[in-house]
Amino acid sequence: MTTGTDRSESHGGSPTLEEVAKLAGVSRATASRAINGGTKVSARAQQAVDEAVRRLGYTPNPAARSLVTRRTDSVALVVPEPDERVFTDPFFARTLHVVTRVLSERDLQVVLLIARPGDEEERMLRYLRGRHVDGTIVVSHHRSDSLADHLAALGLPCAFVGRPWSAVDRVSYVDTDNVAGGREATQVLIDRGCRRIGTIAGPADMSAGIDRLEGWRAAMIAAGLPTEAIVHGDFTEESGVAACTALLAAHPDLDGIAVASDLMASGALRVLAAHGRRVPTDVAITGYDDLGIAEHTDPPLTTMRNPIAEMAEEAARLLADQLDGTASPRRVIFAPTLVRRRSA
Amino acid sequence: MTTGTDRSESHGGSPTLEEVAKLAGVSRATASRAINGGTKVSARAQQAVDEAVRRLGYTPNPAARSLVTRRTDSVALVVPEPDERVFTDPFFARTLHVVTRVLSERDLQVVLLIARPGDEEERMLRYLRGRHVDGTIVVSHHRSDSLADHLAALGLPCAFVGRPWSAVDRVSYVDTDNVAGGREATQVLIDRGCRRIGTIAGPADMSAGIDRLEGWRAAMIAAGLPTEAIVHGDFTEESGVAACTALLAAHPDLDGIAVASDLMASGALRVLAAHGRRVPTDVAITGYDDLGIAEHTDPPLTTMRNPIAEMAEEAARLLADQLDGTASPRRVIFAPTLVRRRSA
DNA sequence: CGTGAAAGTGGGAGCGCTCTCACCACCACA
DNA sequence: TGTGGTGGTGAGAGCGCTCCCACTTTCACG
Repeated sequence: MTTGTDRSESHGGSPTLEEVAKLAGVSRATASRAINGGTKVSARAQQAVDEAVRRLGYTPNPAARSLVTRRTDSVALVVPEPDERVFTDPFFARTLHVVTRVLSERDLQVVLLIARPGDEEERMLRYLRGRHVDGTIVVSHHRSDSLADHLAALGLPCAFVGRPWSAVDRVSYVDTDNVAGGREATQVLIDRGCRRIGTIAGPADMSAGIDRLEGWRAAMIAAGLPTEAIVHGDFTEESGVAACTALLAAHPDLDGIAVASDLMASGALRVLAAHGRRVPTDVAITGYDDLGIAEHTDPPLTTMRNPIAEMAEEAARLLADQLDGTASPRRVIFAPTLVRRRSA
Repeated sequence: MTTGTDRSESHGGSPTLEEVAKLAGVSRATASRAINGGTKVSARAQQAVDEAVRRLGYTPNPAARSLVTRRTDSVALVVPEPDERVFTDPFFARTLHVVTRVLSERDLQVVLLIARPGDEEERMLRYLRGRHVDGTIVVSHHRSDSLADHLAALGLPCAFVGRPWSAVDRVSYVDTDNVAGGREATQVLIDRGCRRIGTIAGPADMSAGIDRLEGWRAAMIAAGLPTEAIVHGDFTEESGVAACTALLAAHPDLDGIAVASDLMASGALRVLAAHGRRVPTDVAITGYDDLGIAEHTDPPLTTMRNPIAEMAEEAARLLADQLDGTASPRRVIFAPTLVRRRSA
């Protein structure tokens, strides 16, 4: 059965605060204060408690603690995307990494919640509603999941990476100026002399997709160029292949394509190569994101860089600030920067 | 004190079981039974409780529940690897996907715990020690993290994917016969007439790495061939590039390489192409894993396929069985199968 | 010497839930 | 008529923790 260890196992489970207090010769309250780094604990008591904790190998029971504090000290990183995408797009890895780093400094545990839109959404909401976490960071939010509304209704603190679809004034978020970015990327193509410019846009149910397309359109209109050649993808490489194929079929005379993500641009490059179009001589290409792949495509992509790390960091901070104290929802907008390489 | 509001918000928080019970006109105990699908509840009581739950939007407080049940209904998927790797190697995505599916059928929440060996290990152990989860599945376990020992000491139910380094008889695990797989892959090279065969082995601190190397060695010795050309990688593509470069430098006359992972083999193929060696004519290559990349390399890889999904599923089941009931630690070994493509 | 504040402490009341146990009503069977 | 189930129920005792509050001691200051 339970092998009798030195002094801990009194009732089969792990040691309780009560036992620590007894061993340290103080009250439960004092032991609690000492353990939680509370003030008003004499050096002697502190030392006795520390020693008792060490001897017993005590770990506070998180359930008991959060029952009274009403905090769980953990937050969810919610990604309403199929796991294939999450594990493919480097954006998520970077974001998770940064968010975890920032939040663990505040002693918050990050729980990754990946929920394929549709079937797994309900389960995720149930989890959030169950108050398993103190707050959430939502990444890659789509129009269809009314996540922002749900979270706002729940009163669960949250921060979005990318402008939410609803409850815009009730939740915190970070975003980049995707309209400006889309415009700037397109302008690069215009400036180098392209005149028949298409775009492979992002999904029409994500703000980043819509905004970048809007930027493209603005630049095109300002230059007096036609804005017909539009195909939507879903930010994946495969969708870039499909979109580029469709684009070339419908508009064989294109001499430039503004693509809304590097991954899609990489797919587009493969299609162009297969069609024997030289990049950038025959067709110039711009990507978007600059997350690593952009340097390794052939040719390397001229692209817009988003300050992903800074954004994730800021989102984490926005959330953390809401958790301790009652900071009201805020928004922070970052600017993308142009990175010139060889594709345009 | 408690303001008698209409029916929901009585004290600012979410509704409690007490309130549900009152609204349903039953006792707290009956309400609890009804909610937890307990037996011995009359149809009338059940219906009244259901209705009250619906009206109040009641969700049980998980902290209160696990304080008494001593269960958290969640398990950790522990990956002692830097997040770069986790988000790069499709193996993890597949495993996470399957594990989540199987365990969510048993109403268990999966928490992904990625801990870079060394600096983040302690934090992870603290989490596990804190009994935040009922059990763990450990994937990609290295010799240095004495995870198996720690978990066994904690008495935390666990299942390893890949044979653990210690406590082999105290924890459940699934594994494949990597020795046989390594042997079979090497035999393919031998059978096609290769005589100067090297290997790019996996890390020497992972059982899969060691076992596959042992299989290679066994096949080579059985065929009376020399076993000098060995370089270790860490299963990543970059390490494959480095290893292959080193291998070619030391043994320029190689006509076959058994590589311990497809990702590394993909790197090796790039190096060979850069050196102008044709595959398989000049140098034949075998990979290992068959996780998707193998089909898309040039040429496609002849490789050993591990039944990843089945393994993950079995691991999840092994864990689940330990959680309910007291199934003792078991082990399940799967067999890899040869997949012939063009690289050998 | 009185007096107030500050520092340190312990008692005790919960947090919201589950689960044991005693109990009641009802029926079947002897 | 008793006697033993059996389905259904509620009172109440915690689970292990935090935190409020009342208390004691110490010490500086008038």
